[in-house]
Amino acid sequence: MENDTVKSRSSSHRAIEELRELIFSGELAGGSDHLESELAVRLNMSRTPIREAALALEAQGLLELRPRKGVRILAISPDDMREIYEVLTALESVAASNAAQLGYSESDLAGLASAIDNMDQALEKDDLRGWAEADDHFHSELVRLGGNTRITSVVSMMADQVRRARSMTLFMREKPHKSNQDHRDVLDAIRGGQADVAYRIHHAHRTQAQSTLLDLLDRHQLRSI
Amino acid sequence: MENDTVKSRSSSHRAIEELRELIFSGELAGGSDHLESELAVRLNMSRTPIREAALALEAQGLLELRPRKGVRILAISPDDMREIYEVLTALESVAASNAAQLGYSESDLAGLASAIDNMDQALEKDDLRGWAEADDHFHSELVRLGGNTRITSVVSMMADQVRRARSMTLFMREKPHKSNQDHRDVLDAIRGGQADVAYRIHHAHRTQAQSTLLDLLDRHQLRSI
DNA sequence: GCATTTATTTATGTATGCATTAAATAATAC
DNA sequence: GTATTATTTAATGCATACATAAATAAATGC
Repeated sequence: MENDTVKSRSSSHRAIEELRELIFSGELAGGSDHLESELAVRLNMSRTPIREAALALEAQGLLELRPRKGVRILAISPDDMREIYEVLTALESVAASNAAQLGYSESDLAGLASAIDNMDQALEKDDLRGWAEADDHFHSELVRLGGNTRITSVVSMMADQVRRARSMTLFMREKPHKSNQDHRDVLDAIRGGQADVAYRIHHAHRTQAQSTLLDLLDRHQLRSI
Repeated sequence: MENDTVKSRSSSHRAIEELRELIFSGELAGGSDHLESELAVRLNMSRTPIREAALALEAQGLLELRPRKGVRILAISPDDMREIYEVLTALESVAASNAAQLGYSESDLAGLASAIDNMDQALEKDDLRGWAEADDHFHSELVRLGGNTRITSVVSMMADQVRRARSMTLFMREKPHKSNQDHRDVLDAIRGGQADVAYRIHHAHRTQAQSTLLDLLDRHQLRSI
């Protein structure tokens, strides 16, 4: 993709997007410090938009402004993961329950269904990255259908952080067949308007995902990501 | 309070605090627009810290930056309240459950106990503002004891918004005796390490508070705050 | 040689200036 | 009188300059 010639959007937004990319790709590693001026040179803009982006990313919990020390990319510990999963579990389950209560039509639920299909297909092809992407899609679509914009934005923030950890553990765990079945069960509960069933299944699913991830982090001694 | 002479903290932080104050007091009403330059004059600083503060408050959901139109103070609708209470109910209940599991000593729980005492005393004196303050204190202390910093920060953000609505409805409702009893029951459950009881009672409490508030907003035709 | 003070460096926080561009107004055509 | 275009206005987004204060290095006293 070209981006030098095309002056796409505001520098501020570009800074947010590019810094996020650098953080998720690991180029700006968790725990590392970076001066505002260095980042400004790196992204070829002045300190002002860098600063605004840093403030925004700080609010999203991806980094921290430390006066005189630059911005510190936040490392995620297993305990952070526990915290994050706790929030995800609670809020996504509410979203699942709401989605079931809202009586969506089959076409409204097409996004969920196709996400599950994609997960199945990716799994058959041993395409774990593709599976992860489809899984993300299922979760974000589920939350969207829950119809609570606050939940949507909090969850999407936290899901970002999980994504960082999962990229490290994706190839350590066994294939997530169970996950796909859980999702199908949640979808069925939503179809049937069974709010409490959707809640319980999704809650159990997330709780399971949490302990799987925490076990992996523990077993591989990953104390910081 | 004096604040002109003492150059307390960074202008940026001062801007955040003062703008919050102006929003919560209603001086910057929900739905109103304000140019960055006007706010800069008003708070006696340049546009830069105002801008940074506006970005931070935007991330907290209190206002919105609308290019060329200034910052718009976000109005809260009854549906926003529903969303917010849904999040508060889910997360605070998890916090209550966690607090019960963490086996706190009586001295650890002193904050909760004294908050309840203060609520009782305020209610006897018909001091509703004092009651509300003590109630806030109970909730924030409960969440703190839950030991999940993500929950703490999300809840405190949302609680801010509720506070805006409650200041309008505080004197419309009957005296909240039930509330105090609920809190005592939650505290007892935490003392006894009964996580699921703490969860259920607090969940019911918040659900009740939500419908009380939404009823009031509806009955008084408060469509935007 | 160590401690304490002083000087120097440097990153931030804030102010300011300016180009850009959206909005508003005026002007022109029809 | 309406629609379209041109002009002006003005708020933002960004770059830049600078004062402040922290951190480091140098210098002085003992």
